[in-house]
Amino acid sequence: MNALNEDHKVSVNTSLVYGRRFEGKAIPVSEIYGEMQSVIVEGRVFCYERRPIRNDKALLTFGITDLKDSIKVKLFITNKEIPAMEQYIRDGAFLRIKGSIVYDFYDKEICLQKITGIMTMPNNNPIRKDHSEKKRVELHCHTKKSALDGVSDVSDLIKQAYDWGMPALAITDHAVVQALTEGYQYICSYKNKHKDSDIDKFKLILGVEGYLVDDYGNELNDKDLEGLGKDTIKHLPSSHVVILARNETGRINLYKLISESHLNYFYRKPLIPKSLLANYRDGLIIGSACCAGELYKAILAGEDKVEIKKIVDFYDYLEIQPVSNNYFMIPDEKYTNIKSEDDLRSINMEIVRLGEIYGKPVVATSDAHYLNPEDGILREVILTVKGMDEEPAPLYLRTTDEMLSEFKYLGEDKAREVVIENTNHIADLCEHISPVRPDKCPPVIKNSDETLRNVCYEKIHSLYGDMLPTIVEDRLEKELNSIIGNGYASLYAIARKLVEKSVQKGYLVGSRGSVGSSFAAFASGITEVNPLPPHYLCPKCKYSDFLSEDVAMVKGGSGYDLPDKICPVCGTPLRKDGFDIPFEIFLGFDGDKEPDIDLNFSGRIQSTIHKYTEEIFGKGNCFKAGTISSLGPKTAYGYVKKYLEIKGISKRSIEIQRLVDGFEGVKNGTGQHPGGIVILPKGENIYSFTPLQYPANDSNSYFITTHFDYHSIDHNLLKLDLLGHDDPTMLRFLNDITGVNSIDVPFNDDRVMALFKGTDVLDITPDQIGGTKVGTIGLPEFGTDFAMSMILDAKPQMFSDLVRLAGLSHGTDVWLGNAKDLIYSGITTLRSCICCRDDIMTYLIEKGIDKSTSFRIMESVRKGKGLSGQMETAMKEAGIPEWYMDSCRKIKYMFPKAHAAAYVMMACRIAYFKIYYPQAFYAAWFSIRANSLNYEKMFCGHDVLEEHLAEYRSKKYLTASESDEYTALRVAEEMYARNIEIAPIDLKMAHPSNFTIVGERVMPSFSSICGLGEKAGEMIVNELRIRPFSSISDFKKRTKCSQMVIDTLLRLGLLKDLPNPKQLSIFDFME
DNA sequence: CAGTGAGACGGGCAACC
DNA sequence: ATAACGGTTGCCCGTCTCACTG
Repeated sequence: MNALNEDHKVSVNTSLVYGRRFEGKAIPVSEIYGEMQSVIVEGRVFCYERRPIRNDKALLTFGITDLKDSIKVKLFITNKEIPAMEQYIRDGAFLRIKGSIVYDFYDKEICLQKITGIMTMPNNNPIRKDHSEKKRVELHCHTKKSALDGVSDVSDLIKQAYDWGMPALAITDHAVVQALTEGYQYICSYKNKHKDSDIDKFKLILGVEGYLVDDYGNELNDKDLEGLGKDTIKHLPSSHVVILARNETGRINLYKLISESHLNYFYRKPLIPKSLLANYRDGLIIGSACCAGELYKAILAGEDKVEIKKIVDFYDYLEIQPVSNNYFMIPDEKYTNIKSEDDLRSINMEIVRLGEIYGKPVVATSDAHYLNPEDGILREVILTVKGMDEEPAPLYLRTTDEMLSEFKYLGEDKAREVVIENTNHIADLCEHISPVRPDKCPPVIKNSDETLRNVCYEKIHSLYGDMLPTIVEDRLEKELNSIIGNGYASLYAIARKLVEKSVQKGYLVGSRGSVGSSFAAFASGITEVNPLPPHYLCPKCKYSDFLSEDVAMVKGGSGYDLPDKICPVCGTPLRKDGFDIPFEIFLGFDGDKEPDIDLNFSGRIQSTIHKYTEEIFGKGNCFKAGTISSLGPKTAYGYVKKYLEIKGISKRSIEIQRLVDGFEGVKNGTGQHPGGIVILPKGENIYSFTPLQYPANDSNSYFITTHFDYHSIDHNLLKLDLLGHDDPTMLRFLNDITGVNSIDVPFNDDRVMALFKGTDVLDITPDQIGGTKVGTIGLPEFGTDFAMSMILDAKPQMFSDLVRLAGLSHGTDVWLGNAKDLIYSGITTLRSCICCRDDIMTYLIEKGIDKSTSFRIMESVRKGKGLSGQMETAMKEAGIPEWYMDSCRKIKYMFPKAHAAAYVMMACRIAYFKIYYPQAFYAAWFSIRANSLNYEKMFCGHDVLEEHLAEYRSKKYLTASESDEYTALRVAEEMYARNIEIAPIDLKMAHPSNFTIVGERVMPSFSSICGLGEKAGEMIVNELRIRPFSSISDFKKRTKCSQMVIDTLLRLGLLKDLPNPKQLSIFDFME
């Protein structure tokens, strides 16, 4: 449990927190069953929450646990009392509370209320200490990264081992090394926080518990080893083996073995052929592992001396473990030699004897799967849910004393030798090694400095003429110097190539994140966002205006809001552009910010783009960033519920919550990043950075992923975020269907702006669309209830207002309880509140705060870190109003302006089609954006649709899929309101997944029919191309549609042209 | 003829930008 | 009725169906 090791300062002398002092004995939480008057409960606080209620009061709720059970406590206090209370009542604190156990009608459960007194108390958890003068070293320890097996955080394990005074700890997860990076980071950050500690002396030993297969015994010839051999190996029985890295060579060999086992020898588990281990054992130490290890199994099986010697010879040390680890064998008839604890002891004694004979050190290990005995319940929950019914072994991390007493039967000296001396000896053989490299290794693209310069100037001259306006040239020079000087030219070069590729394929690329703050990115074609101040520009004679009064009017806004003008020189209508975004948002003032180029590609070509990176950098140099997925709160809740059901017990919800929280971070699989491609520079060895694997160990996956999640190696290798997005797909679809190139769509169309002011422009009234008062349903980022309510509140008038809204609508505590209130109370306006990161920096600089401090404040606020004391001082000195600082403190996350601008550009293009090409817009939305389609509910008439909408509107709570369907129903409702007709699906005309336009009507796709998926739709189309369907059974046979789908099609009358089942021809029976 | 395995499909969930 | 960030990829699992198998 994470909080267990948190330091908390509770004074040993109990102090009164609330009410009157009291004395008496506390009742164990697990003995609370029903209502009770005046009881005392004590234990650790968790799940602390404060909720404001009426009349300047607050409700405090939290759980109290004695680690066996928990009860919820409810306390009503005045707002004035909050600070005093929260000094003591917080997660991890230990409290004694007197009150009554009362049934709570709100929670429908008993909880501790009518509190008469709360006192602090010392930690009463059973604290285990290590009293031994010389400490042992644990050489076999699992963490949460042993999938669905280990349940403790690597940090907690390290902290405990360190606190006990142990000099080292080996982390040996099942087949993976994913906990090592977090463990190492923990040690580093602890040292940073506690400079006087000697945690840097603590040795994290990099290890793994692998699955070994003995491929020596197999008569494999050379050919087998190449091809067939791999399959043979996969079917050999596997044994556990512990592998520790002694030094840097060992670390790389370890990563190589992890990779090989995942990539080439995966069969249910990642296997390590013994021959491979032998080849790469340089720098490694090999231990014999647990009862599933080769040695233990051979002894159990009564193998002869020769065989046993052969096995022992292979290992560097032999392991024995507490007999309680292996109790499961005693009742199991499979283990004929094991009838008692003594039998288990004699196996350990035999291993000790073998060690003596063959001169191998024998070490005692816990095979820890969690930190403390009480954490075992978490593992028990998982194993029970997974179908294991035997009593799970007590696999907690043992102290030296506990281990010595476990092995007393070996004699005191021998026990000391295996528990203390030998474990320390093995640990001493291992050097201090970092699991990751320290250095930054960006890829290099030849001549990218020069190319970037040339490309930028070429484009800029073509736009702004041979004689560049000073502002343009200065900005570009400043940026190029910073970009090239800081070594990021190749990053631009890569991005430029990828965008070029996408555009070649006919898909616009959405820029994402702060890259649109860079004029060089605009100039090199990476982004469409022009970060220069708003300006006019003549496309013909290159006249430009950065200075006129009109231009000054929209300073800080958007060039698209400038009034239309004609070129005073040549009479051509002027182009308008510019968002006024500082470059420093992207790269910082000293180029010290780690820049990140994120791009949005159409989902249709995302994988093409990913593969294209391989063309640029070479196969073997590009990997998908791997992800590690863990039990989330919902899955964990399901596990606990199922466990309680199997065991036939019931627990109060707060105790369930406590267990659920304990599962946070328990690994249950791996996957791939949504778009991150990690680049390995030429000439580098990937295994010096990370092992490799397939995502979710699926060897059919095109891409190999990093074994570490990207976060662990983001200080080493460049990651390109090449994400998927629907906007480029939508625009391509709209382009194809209407012939209007989305590049040519104007950004200052009054009718588009009118969508944000009401529904009139759509020729409908709000009551036709369920009361929605704006026309933005179906527009990206502006179509949710939250976004639409914000539009109504903020009343945007022009393009730049939309950019501000896009900033406000993303993030928590940015609008509600923040900007909205400030605008309503007249303290600020939409145009002067904090809408995006840039606002903060620009404003602070304007107020006289130095650039670097302004930048730091912006970064702190946008990451949700609030304001440090120093920042507050600087802001106060500069006369920043309190409301502004308060607003900064609340913000949890905030868009950069460039991102908001890019998204609004996309949304406005799509909105243009919504106004002028409604059929195309709805067809596109349903084809690309709808997450849920239901032909029967949505496209069988307005009345049917309204019936279903009414049902959803009356529902209290919608599941995710219901909510998706509701969204789609509302888009359909608007489509009906605009008098757009639906064409019933015609087998001969419909498309598998695209809605099509037939005359003036929209024809849904096959996929809009429930149960009729992508494959079935393709089958229908393909089969029809061959020949028409002769009957319903012919249709069924050739399209492989399920009976359910056939029934639906019949019910909808979509197969009415085919002979029905009762009129089958004789030929149907002959087939 | 029951059992099994594989594929399609949709929903739930987690990770991430 | 409330409060509300929006939108993407990808993995797992249950269900349905069908073909194959012993």
